[in-house]
Amino acid sequence: MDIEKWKLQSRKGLIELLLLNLINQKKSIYGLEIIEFLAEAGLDLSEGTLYPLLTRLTKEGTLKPKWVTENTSGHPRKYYELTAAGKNALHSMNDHWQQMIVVFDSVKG
Amino acid sequence: MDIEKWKLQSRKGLIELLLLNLINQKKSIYGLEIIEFLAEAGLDLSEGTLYPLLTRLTKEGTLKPKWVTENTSGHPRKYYELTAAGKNALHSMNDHWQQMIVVFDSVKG
DNA sequence: AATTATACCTTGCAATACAAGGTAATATTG
DNA sequence: CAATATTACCTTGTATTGCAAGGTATAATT
Repeated sequence: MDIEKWKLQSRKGLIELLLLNLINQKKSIYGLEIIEFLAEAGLDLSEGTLYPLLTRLTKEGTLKPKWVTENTSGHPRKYYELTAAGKNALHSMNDHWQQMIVVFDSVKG
Repeated sequence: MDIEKWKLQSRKGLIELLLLNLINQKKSIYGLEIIEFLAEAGLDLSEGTLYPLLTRLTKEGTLKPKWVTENTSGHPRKYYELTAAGKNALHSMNDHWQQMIVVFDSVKG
């Protein structure tokens, strides 16, 4: 059995939950900063995964982006924050996640 | 944002982990019994999800099925057990899962 | 003989993670 | 002052899975 394939699949959806919780914690954060933070936390997230996800969440009204040009950096950065709807969504997702943990405990006997 | 869509996606891969842990706990269990158990634990799993998954895991050498005809039931039942390779795989998966919990805690900070 | 109950299986669609490759703005170097 | 490097964001195509819907099979009951 291919564990790597499973690892890939188990990330689906979960990454979205991790991302929203991170943005909620940081209040405001930009793309590469997210990748750096998660890498240090032990999760390698590629740009090809992150950027389409940020775009989708923005279109869905979960995130609100803001372009910022800073002195410390070259290219402008796109900072993301949760919208009010995004905070509600995150709350529902965390609730659902807690339920999954309960199911998890029951199968672990 | 569509929470239901997220719920669907977040199940990917995770269901495989739950299933293998359940079979490990029960030692031997058949299809509809799995669905019943998980339903009581709060997780609705459809047959269209379960059976293809059991078939794949058998092909991959993770599970070993055994047909059993019992007095108490009409149609014969196909009982599944973990193979030795399956137990190793489950161990790796649970390890990886623990790492994800750690990442999770760091974003909830 | 027909119906019901239990149980397993298959097909086609929708959705996401990611490798690979691309674009853009600014800073640095020869 | 070009050329290169750095930082940052974006797009396309592929592989994989969850599941609704519909199907098949065995045995008991009516």
